[in-house]
Amino acid sequence: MKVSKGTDYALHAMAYLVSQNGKRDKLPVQELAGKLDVSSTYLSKILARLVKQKYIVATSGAKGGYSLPADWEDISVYDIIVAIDGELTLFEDSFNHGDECKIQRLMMEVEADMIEGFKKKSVEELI
Amino acid sequence: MKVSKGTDYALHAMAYLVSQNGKRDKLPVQELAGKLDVSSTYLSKILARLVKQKYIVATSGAKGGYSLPADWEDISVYDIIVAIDGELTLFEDSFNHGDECKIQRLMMEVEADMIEGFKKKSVEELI
DNA sequence: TTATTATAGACTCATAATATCCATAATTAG
DNA sequence: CTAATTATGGATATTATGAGTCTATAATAA
Ligand code: SF4
Ligand code: SF4
Repeated sequence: MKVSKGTDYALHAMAYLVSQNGKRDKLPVQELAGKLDVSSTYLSKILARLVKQKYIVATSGAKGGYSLPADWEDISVYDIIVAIDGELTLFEDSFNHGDECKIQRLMMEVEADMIEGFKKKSVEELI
Repeated sequence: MKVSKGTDYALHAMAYLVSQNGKRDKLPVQELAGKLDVSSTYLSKILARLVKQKYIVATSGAKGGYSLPADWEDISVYDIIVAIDGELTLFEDSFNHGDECKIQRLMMEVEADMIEGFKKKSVEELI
């Protein structure tokens, strides 16, 4: 029951981007990977998913790199987690014996609270 | 970010034990495995862990099987999860850059809420 | 045109969850 | 006592997935 390393990296990368916001315009993956102590090719893969969801902006070419989009303050920790790990669910119901099942409902409740918790956290709070 | 199948089985087994409490005294693993549609040898392994934590009672020999302990009403869903999956943590911090780290604190908060959520759920509520 | 940067796909590797098998111990019925 | 039934423990196999690498390609600035 863990957040994946990929999400871990993504959150840290976001945190760093946020921390540098205003000071620097674009950060190449090399620099980010250096900060996070992870291979740059791997981090590329992770960040590509954030780009696809528009949570960061990528610029190819010399002097390019990653930066935050205009609406970055709206991005939540939940958004990042889902972008990397996919929709988060605590419980995979193999059968679904109907709506009234207590086990299912119980898990859903805790799950919903967790999702709420992550949604309430903006990436702005990461630094 | 999922509860393991093992925990899933354990919760369902507990639910069944609770539902049969009073009516039947001991349920052999064969019967439980049949109900859950899982191999009995595998379920044995799972239940053995619950036995070790005293969340269920095992009786060897003919007419034996699994039953609930005297204090079964105190058992929480959290207890079961931990017994099978181990202590649950959302976040593995590879570095721990100090107490003031926001990322860490944020994850811990959501994690603590989740744990609270599971602790509040008694296995009694499973049926 | 060249250097620099991101993207995409195929691929490998490591690890843990899942599951099976079998031998052994405990208990009861007869 | 013996045979049948039940749980336990260890070894092992299988599978799935996360984690990570490599390489070719596209885009962009200088
Ligand atoms: S008993 Fe409930 S949780 Fe379990 S498989 Fe059926 S519907 Fe799902
Ligand atoms: S930045 Fe915070 S969460 Fe990340 S490794 Fe350091 S202490 Fe842990």
